[in-house]
Amino acid sequence: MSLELTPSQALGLWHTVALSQVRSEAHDLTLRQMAILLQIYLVPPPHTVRGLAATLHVTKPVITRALDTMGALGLVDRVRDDKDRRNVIIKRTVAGALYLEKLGDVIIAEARQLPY
Amino acid sequence: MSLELTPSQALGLWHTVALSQVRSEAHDLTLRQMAILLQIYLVPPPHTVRGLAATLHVTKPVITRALDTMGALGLVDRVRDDKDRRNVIIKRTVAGALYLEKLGDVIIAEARQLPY
DNA sequence: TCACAATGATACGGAGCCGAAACGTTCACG
DNA sequence: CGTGAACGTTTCGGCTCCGTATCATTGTGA
Repeated sequence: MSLELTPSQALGLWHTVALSQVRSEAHDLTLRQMAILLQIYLVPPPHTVRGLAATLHVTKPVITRALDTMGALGLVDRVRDDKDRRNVIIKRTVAGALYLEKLGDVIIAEARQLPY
Repeated sequence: MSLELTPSQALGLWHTVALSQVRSEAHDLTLRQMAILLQIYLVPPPHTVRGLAATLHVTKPVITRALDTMGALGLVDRVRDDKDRRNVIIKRTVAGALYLEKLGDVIIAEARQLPY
């Protein structure tokens, strides 16, 4: 059962959610940071810097810096892989899960209010 | 007829669209710029700097700078109001309409591919 | 007319992100 | 062993954005 959207619904949803995010005055994440965060939480682990860089088609420093920023916000965590100590495994956090849960709530609420 | 989304659908949609945007274009608009653009194209005119600033809960320079950036990209246009020459009326452009049309297509396509 | 309000643009210092390149650590393998 | 590859990080200069304060222009009302 797929989700069928009209052009008006699609852009209207993007509009209201973007507006809500901008107005919330909370620390808004970059589109890249958001993509990384969603990738970490919606795709089965393990997640590595290199893997995320390949998935997003960006360079590794982009991932490192995004993890620095989101790590400082408590949204993600980094742990060395003991089996191969060159790797860094990106871990989920309670704060990160809560952040995305709230984002989902906003999207659902805005979708429900769409005229048609 | 409102749009009912499950949490999985909501975040999944955001995930795939954000991923698509990050992968495709270097033309990353800020969340604020995106909100301004959608406001201009989805809400009946006229649009002014002051009005947009009030709607988004941001300061006027934020709007001015965003219009500078998006104006350079051809996504919006600015025209002095002849009735009150203090005002600037923000105009839509063909390129801007096309940009949002493509964004809508991406959202619709990603929504259709959602597993459930 | 003339002081004042309103509108949008600009100046300034600060902060964050960018890509490319170089770096330190760790592993694989001859 | 030791040489090279893989991984993540850091550095560098440059660019964009931010918020506050201030500016020039235009309208308003006593």
